[in-house]
Amino acid sequence: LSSAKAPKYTYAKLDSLKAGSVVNVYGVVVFFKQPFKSRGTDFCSSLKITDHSNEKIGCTIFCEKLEDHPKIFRNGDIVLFNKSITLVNTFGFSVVTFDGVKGAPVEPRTSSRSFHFDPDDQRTVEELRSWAASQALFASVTSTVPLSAVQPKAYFDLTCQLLAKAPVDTTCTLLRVWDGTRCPHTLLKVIVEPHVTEGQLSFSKERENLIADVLVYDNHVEVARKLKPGVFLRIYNLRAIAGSSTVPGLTRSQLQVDHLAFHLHGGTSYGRGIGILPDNSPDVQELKRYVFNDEHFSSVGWCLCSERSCGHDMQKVTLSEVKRSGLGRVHHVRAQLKAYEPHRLHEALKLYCSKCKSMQDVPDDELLESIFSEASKDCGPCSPPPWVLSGQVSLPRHAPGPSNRALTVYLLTQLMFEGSTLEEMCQLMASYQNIIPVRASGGHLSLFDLSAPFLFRGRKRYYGFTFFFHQESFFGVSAEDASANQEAQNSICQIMDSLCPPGGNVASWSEKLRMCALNLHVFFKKGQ
DNA sequence: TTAGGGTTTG
Repeated sequence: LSSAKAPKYTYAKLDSLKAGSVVNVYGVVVFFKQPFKSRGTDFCSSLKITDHSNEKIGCTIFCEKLEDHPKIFRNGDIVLFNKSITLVNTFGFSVVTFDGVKGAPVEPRTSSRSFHFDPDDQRTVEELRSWAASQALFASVTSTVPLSAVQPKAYFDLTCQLLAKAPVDTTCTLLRVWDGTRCPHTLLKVIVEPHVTEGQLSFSKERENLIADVLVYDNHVEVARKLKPGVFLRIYNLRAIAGSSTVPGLTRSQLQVDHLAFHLHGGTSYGRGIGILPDNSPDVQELKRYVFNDEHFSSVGWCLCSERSCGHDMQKVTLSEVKRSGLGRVHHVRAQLKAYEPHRLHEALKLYCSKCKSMQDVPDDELLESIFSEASKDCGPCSPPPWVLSGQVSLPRHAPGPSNRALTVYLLTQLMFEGSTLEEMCQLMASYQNIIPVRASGGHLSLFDLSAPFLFRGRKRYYGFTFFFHQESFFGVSAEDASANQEAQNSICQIMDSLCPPGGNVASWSEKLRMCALNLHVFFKKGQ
């Protein structure tokens, strides 16, 4: 970020550019293409920007590394260029992009390690946002549409998660995606060989109804090749077409007449392309609310394994053969489950502190009981902070423990109880929606340490630690071939990693956990 | 060097 010595850039208005000059500019993006491979050594980004002068200027950016290209996700984003020569980049080029939505945080998206950004720039971004909001800049371009609102024959941008992919032929790849919404039209299903599929092979009927099969062609095949299942994407200028006669590969054509197919045509015209959305982007956060909501997870996620069918005409193989054959294939094995750990699924979860990197078991009720009992012995006089209301509440008559026991209660936006035991806490849950357990410590109110829940809400308990799926803890399956055990473990771990690429931030662990849980389930099914 | 929006295959 800017230091005291940072140079003060001046930015040229777009209607004042002189041919051959080197300038810094900023502008609102009115058109863009995802970076594509040029015939030379670099990737090429193409965009058009405008500013208060209303002049629209095309920009061409050549950079070898994808991460150095402007991170543009939608029209309206605001870019700020340094050292561009008549808007073709040159040595010393850098770019910072901002969300163009009025009121959104002004968070720079850049690959530069150091960049200059001061209150003037912040003001510029905010002025551009207000100005752009008052203009009809993007009336004619495609927009992001959820699957639930897709119109046949229309071109649109789709924000989605990749679940699986498979090559169809040399010029076409199938991407199986979803956004958690249900398309009102029947979706065409492209049939591909299971052994070429990367990602999950089959899904429950419920989830299958939410999955769109997207066929991407030509130059997009290369981009698709690098995508990992689990990644969040925006596919630009996708086309929905009804009818199956035009779909390559194997389709159940007889049965799928007039079903909706999705095509990403070759070329980069109209900004056609595939963009990877970072996990922290607001669009991904929004999508996750659909994709990972509990209802889907319980009704769609967990049942997928039980619905997975096994063709018994497949030849049975030993686990050592599975071990040799690598990932992504379907096998038919019969193995005996000799032992497994942990015996209860929740023991595969650990509490993980991202700061100190410590990991510990999720406490069972017995342990929690002792933590709370210990704290309840020590509830001496305590001066609450002035901003909480305090009082006393009597326990229900049938509550355990000494009769006529009253607990001190503090009222915030939640209820905070001091000195209750775990059992009492559970009793109180019947009457109160949210409870934060607190204890007296040195005459002051304090929270428990992170090994106890900081919030009880209904039957849920919230921990300050992140739940972490402890991969090492759950294997122990033995079978015909002892060495296959280790390999099976590695395979499952690799599947997990492919679902959630390494380097994900802490927030992504909850997804990872869910994904892992699914795989764990599949694994035990296989074991049986 | 490369591309230089655009008139959309399957």
